[in-house]
Amino acid sequence: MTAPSATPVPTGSMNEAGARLVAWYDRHRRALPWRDTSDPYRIWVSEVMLQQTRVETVIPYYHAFLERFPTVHALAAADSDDVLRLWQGLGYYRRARHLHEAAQQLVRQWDGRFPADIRAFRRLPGVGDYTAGAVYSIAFGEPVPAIDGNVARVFARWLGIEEPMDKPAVRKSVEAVIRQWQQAFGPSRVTQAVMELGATVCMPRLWRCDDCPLAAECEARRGQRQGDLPVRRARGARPVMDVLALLVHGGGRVLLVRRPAEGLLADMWQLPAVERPRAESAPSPTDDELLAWGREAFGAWGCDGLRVLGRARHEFTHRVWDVTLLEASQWSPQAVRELERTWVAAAWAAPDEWPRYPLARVYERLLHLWLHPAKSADSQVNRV
DNA sequence: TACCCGTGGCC
DNA sequence: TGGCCAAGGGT
Repeated sequence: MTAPSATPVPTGSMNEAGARLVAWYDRHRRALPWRDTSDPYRIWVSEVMLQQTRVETVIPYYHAFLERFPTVHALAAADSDDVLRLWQGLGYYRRARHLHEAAQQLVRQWDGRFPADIRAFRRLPGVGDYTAGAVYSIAFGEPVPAIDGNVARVFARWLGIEEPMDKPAVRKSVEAVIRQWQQAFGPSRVTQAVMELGATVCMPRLWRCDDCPLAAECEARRGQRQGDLPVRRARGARPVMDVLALLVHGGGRVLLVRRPAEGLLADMWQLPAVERPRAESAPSPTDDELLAWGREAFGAWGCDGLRVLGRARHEFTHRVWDVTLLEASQWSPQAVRELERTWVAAAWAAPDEWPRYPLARVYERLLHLWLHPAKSADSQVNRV
């Protein structure tokens, strides 16, 4: 089935285009760590880390992770906090938990091997259509499509698709081309070639059509519509949350708490904190307002003598945190017990123990600000 | 279906 | 500076 707005490419020139694409790939492919192996486990780990994450960011995490967990069995046997620590800073932490759980399922059900049927692998937590297709086409040479953002962009432009790429009819038309190419030129090579083209030539805000093996038939290039394709839906404004973080310290140790197992930054550690939404277009609260809020919120936890130490703005994809760091000079003995009731867990940790606690980035930066106020003075940390 | 889920880099 | 976005999946 061909998407209504797409211009069909004749079968003959379709295969010529595919031949040019894989020839281009053989010549221009980047040397990446996960291209040195056909081990499905290593390819799987790379695909999960690369979800919504840049190659340069992933590479050091990839090496550290595989050194620590070189096999499915090693990962399955790991402590979940160790897995999360190796993921610290990479974001989307649910990926780590899903990967760990999926490894355990592979060991339980298939003795740590990958099931012969891709549909069984697809059912594992954290494995979607893309990841299943990528692992099984690249590692096992199965002719199954793997459509990621790169692939969607390349085909949206090449075929001039004016509809959202997630529509089933559009998807089917793209998958048909990919399968045809995979039969002719090899599944692994085709999967990686299309992604590589999207990553290095047919990029979102830059397109080097002079270097593109698909330029001859490209609909977007013909109409100079590269920047308009693929069509994307508008994103809503991100809500701003004001966050008050509490620094309680004594004897060189700081009180840390653990976030719930579900939701934002699941299972990660941070300082005790409260948050509230800021009215749209309202100004950032003053120090006096924040102190009043802090006395109200943290007074119940037995904390007093509050002062503002610094502020940090942290932008997620879908929301913004404006975090103010408050230091408490006094707290009652039952403060920790109150906090343990409010949070999953609480612990006193000296700076050399902080690496044991997977910390969300913004709290890493706030703790660094407290530890090294001079060094942080003109960094981004305390600008708001 | 639309929203939730992180981080860092780019223009 | 602010918006956008990068090899998605879950609900």
